[in-house]
Amino acid sequence: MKYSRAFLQTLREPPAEAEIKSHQLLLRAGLARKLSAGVYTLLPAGLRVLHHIERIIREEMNRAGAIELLMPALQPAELWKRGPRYDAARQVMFTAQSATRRTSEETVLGPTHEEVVTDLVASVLASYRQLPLTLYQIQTKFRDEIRPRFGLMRGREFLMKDAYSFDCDSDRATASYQAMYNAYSRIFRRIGLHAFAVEADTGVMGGSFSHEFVVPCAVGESEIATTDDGSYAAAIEKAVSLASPRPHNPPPVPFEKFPTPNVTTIEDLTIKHGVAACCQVKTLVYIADSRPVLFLLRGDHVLNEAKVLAAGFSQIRPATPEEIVSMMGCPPGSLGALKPLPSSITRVIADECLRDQHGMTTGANEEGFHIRNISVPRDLHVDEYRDLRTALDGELHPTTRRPLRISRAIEVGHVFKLGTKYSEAFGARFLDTDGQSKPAFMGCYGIGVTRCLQAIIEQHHDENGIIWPASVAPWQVALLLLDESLHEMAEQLETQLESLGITVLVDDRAERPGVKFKDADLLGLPLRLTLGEKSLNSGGVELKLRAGKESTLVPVQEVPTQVQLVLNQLLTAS
RNA sequence: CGGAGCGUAGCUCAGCUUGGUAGAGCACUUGCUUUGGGAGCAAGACGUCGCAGGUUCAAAUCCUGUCGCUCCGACCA
Repeated sequence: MKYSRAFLQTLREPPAEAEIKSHQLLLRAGLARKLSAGVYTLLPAGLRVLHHIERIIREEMNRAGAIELLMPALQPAELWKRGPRYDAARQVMFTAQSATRRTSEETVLGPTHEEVVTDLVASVLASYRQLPLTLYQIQTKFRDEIRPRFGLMRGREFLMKDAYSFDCDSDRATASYQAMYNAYSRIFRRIGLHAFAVEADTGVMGGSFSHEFVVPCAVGESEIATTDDGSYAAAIEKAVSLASPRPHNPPPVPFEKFPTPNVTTIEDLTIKHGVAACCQVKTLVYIADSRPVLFLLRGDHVLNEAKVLAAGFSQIRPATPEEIVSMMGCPPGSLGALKPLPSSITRVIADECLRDQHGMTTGANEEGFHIRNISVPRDLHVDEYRDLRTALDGELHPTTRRPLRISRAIEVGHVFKLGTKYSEAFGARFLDTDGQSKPAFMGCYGIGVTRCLQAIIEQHHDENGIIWPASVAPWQVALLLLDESLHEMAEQLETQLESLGITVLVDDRAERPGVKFKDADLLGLPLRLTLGEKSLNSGGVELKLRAGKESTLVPVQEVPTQVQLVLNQLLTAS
């Protein structure tokens, strides 16, 4: 491929819209262009990378026994309404309609395909003999993200590899899950991503357990908790930890109301009245499934909404200040779950850390007043104790007793063991060996393909540009032609290399050498050949690794074999 | 959805405070020179200053609205 014909346009300066390095390089190297927020064109060079990632994904999915198909992005809303999570999924749905023909039936652009695939399998599945079955596709997803960001990292239209497994029973579903888990590990390794699995929340997807595959990254959108020895790794939504204990849990004494004018935050109460955050009870008012619920936590702790959802609620949101006043008779800032509770509150759930705590301080349900020496079991209305808190950096993991580090990561893949939630809803049932009709046990598995593309850049770059892993590089070799008089020699080298199955980008532009070197570094092809009078006079063609500093001179006739040798080393090393 | 910031040439940005003929660098075209790490000189082309309304003799500039883009947050009682 000739550079002049490759529709490659590099940018000298990073566009103002790009904040993070991988996004800047994506645009600067001419891999993608933005159409609108979270919507991108993949330019030819970027598409070549994508194709390599897809090829590796297909190889590994096929190796794991999965079968490829292609499902539609246009999906009738009616299908979703029959499923178990229509309301939640609608939060991110785009809808589509004909511009000229009014139809009564709403169409949605598929954010994912559990509904479609389960409906499909339901129409085909009859016997246990058809199982196990794992179907996958690489297909465009549409999600109206609240906030698209960082280029391809979080888009509103993006490419996903999604797979769905169907099994006779839970154990065999676990085996299918494990097969996908292993395939994912191989895929990420092969495309050059240093990814690892963390225990994850099942969220709106439902199901029994799940792992996220993440790559550590300071600008990642997921938070993970890990122990230093790698024995425990979990998404923050799922992470469990031992709270740092209160220094002292005093014996119960009578409580006492005291004035706290203009104090509405944990911090104010600490500063102005000397009440340590860990001795305060924080009272959060939520609307959970349309009903008011209080969540109580220690003042130094943070509510984990995923754990709230895991407690059996399907939709939650913080109450508005107006709602709080009307339900509690008091604005936020002075709330307490004191007995007797306002009749509007239907349920109070307290974090485990508050069990049997005395000498606590909480709001008096009266503006400008708090109450000290609260005994939680004696004075507060608590229906239930649960783990509601978000793990904090430095806390110990409960079983390994190792300190947790909270850090950021990019989620590049996610595997779920689903159970029968969808198969029951869509009637994906089969007759088992015992003649009984049973719902299939499902799993679902996603990889953010376009996100992987950018995550690779995030993990493989230096101050001069991208350093592509050889397995996914848009071309394997950059051949810089520095003297137009050597055009024919470049032509011959290109042909020879291509006949060996090696992809070459020949920089044949009428540019000065400096420009070609800069662009070559920016685009980041793993191998660089420099052909010019200077190198030729000293014995041949200069060969340099993008990742290295040194270059070697290779006699012209040895170039193809040398390149092949070095490329094979690169490919097997990764 | 809340907060903040930004919309001026293909890209990066200045000009706006204090209203008065639309600017620079890079990129692009042509010519000459240059030719191993983003060249020099000369000539040229490229703009409804996001959009709409208002104020004014006069608006990129002031006011209002709107759209778009980016970042932060979306739990701290």
